[in-house]
Amino acid sequence: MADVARLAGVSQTTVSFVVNNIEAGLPESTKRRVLEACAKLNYSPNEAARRLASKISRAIGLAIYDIMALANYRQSAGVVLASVYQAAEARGQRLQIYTTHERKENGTDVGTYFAVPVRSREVDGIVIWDQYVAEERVTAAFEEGLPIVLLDRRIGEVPAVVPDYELGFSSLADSLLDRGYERFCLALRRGSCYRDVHAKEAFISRVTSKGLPANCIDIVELDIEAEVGPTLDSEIADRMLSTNPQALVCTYDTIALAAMAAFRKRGMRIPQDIAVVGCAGVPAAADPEYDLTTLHIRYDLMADHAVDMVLRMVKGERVSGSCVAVAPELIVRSSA
Amino acid sequence: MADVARLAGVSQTTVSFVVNNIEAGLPESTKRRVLEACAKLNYSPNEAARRLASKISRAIGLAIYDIMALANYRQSAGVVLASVYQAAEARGQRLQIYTTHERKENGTDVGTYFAVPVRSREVDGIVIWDQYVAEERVTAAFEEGLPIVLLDRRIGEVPAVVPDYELGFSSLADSLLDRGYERFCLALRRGSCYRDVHAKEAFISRVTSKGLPANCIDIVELDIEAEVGPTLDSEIADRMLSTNPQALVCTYDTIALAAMAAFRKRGMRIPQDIAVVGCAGVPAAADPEYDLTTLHIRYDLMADHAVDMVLRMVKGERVSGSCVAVAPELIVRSSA
DNA sequence: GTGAAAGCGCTAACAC
DNA sequence: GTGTTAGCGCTTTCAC
Repeated sequence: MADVARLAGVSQTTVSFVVNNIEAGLPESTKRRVLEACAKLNYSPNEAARRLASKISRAIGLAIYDIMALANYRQSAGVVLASVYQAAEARGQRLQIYTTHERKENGTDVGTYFAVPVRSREVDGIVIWDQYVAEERVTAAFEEGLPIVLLDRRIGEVPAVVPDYELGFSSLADSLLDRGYERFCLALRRGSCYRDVHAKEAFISRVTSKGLPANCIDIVELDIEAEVGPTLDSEIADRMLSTNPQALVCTYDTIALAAMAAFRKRGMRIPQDIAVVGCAGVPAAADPEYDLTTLHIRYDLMADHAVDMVLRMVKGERVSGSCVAVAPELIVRSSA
Repeated sequence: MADVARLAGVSQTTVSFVVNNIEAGLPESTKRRVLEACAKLNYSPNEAARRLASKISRAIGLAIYDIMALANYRQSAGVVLASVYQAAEARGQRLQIYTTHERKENGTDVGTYFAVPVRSREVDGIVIWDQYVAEERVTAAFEEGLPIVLLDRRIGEVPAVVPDYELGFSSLADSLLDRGYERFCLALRRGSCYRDVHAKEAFISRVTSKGLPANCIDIVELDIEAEVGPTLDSEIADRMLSTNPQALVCTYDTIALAAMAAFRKRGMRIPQDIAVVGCAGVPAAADPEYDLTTLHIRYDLMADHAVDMVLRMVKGERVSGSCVAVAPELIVRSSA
């Protein structure tokens, strides 16, 4: 930088102003001279130094549970990462990736505990997309004052961006009812996952409010750790078909895709013998072999909100308790 | 840090030694006192400061052409990113993502030109996975002395890690010949892409060396910009089938998957009517609806090599001209 | 409009 | 074994 200043015949301060595009009323001629000197010397400001001096890093982190989920096309990891990257880049932020999955090595946790990089100012803040990380960890980090935002999950007062499942599953119910479906199987995860709880509630209340009996919806709770793989146990498929439903509504695309494959193996046609609907909008849902009707979670819009919130927290704004709900989009394809 | 030193009753130097795990023969008791003080004060060393002082960032970059490819399950982007992440983490490096795709905004290139972050020491080095970035850019960065390694591509003397296509397509030919296939269609991209050139050469020479006539291989060159989408033009399918081949060998999984769908739409059975083989090992290939036999590119092993090479370059080792070729693995599934 | 100078919070060479 | 000290390369306040 000193070299640039010397070559341009100005002080370091001036170079700094020009490089950082700071409005100090510098005449165009000075700016040009500095820029030319930069180009001639192939100068790029040292990022560590500017971070140290300015106390911000212009980088944010994305904490995801398991990086290998990126290679799983039945999960949304790739979509989430790409969306957050684009949101970050659009706001001039670098993106750094962290894994929250805990790993132990001779006793001590070597996993990248997501609070560390933001505490050490490696990133200014972090977006957390992880269904499994313990609530206390997140709460503790938030109470420490670290800029963190949850994606697709809600924990206490921690700022969050979630899909509007009420709206989504209500309109899904409307759409199915409009098209004459009257007997449903609702497949969801056992437990009290955010999505399953809200989806179930919304779907049932909309269907019954339209005058159909509550028993027209058969609930199947699946004991799946994470998202199911490419196949579904035969007895689960039996269970789904036991009340002879006209449509299978799943809270996850992965379940829907696995069910489609299981049904087809039995010679059933989709949607003639049974319609299938999923939720997420994973890449595989759009595959012509599946062509799954799904409630598409708008991770692109969610990422924009999440990054904005992080940046606002970095600036010191109070965002405690704020939660943005983004409407999912019903994508009707040939499976229902 | 000064607070920690005060609380532990030592100097900053000692704290630095302990925090960075430097062997200075410190007694256990001192280490413990320092660690306790760190814990009590919830201290994480400022990353910008240590990067500035130590002149290394302990972070590497991954430059990929198009981040949205991550959401495309017929491309390997997710696998590549996950593999490089794991390789980086295993070596104690942070991973930062960059997009090389050029974007213009009111005249000037706002894309993250991959040389900048390493020149500004934001990362120590960078792995480039991009089939499209101009050779001059890469060469220029390399000659500037920046630690860069190419993945899946070769440009002059720039260090690279590539799949061993000769080995892979030779063994693929062996496998098909062993199983009685004698008439092939080889589908590849027009032009002189690294993979296509090497695959074609290796496949043909192995097949003819086994005594079959050269005309038993019908070559179809596809004009596809990037990787093809989920469908294939009807006339292309016609062309592939025109010499009545027993097996279609594709240099990309995406082509193979699209061909399978096109063939099935015509009522053909796979592999009875025509066998199909791909190359890459994209997530969709393993889908039960496709179950594609493929030459699996070992991005996991390649990433290990690539990160190692970058780190060696960072340390100042001369690696000019070095290129690691990693053997692909033939995964035989039901499509061939 | 431009410059001088004081840090930012560490690391590492050198003393002791 | 532990401490002192001189930077690392910028940003930013305050003078001029």
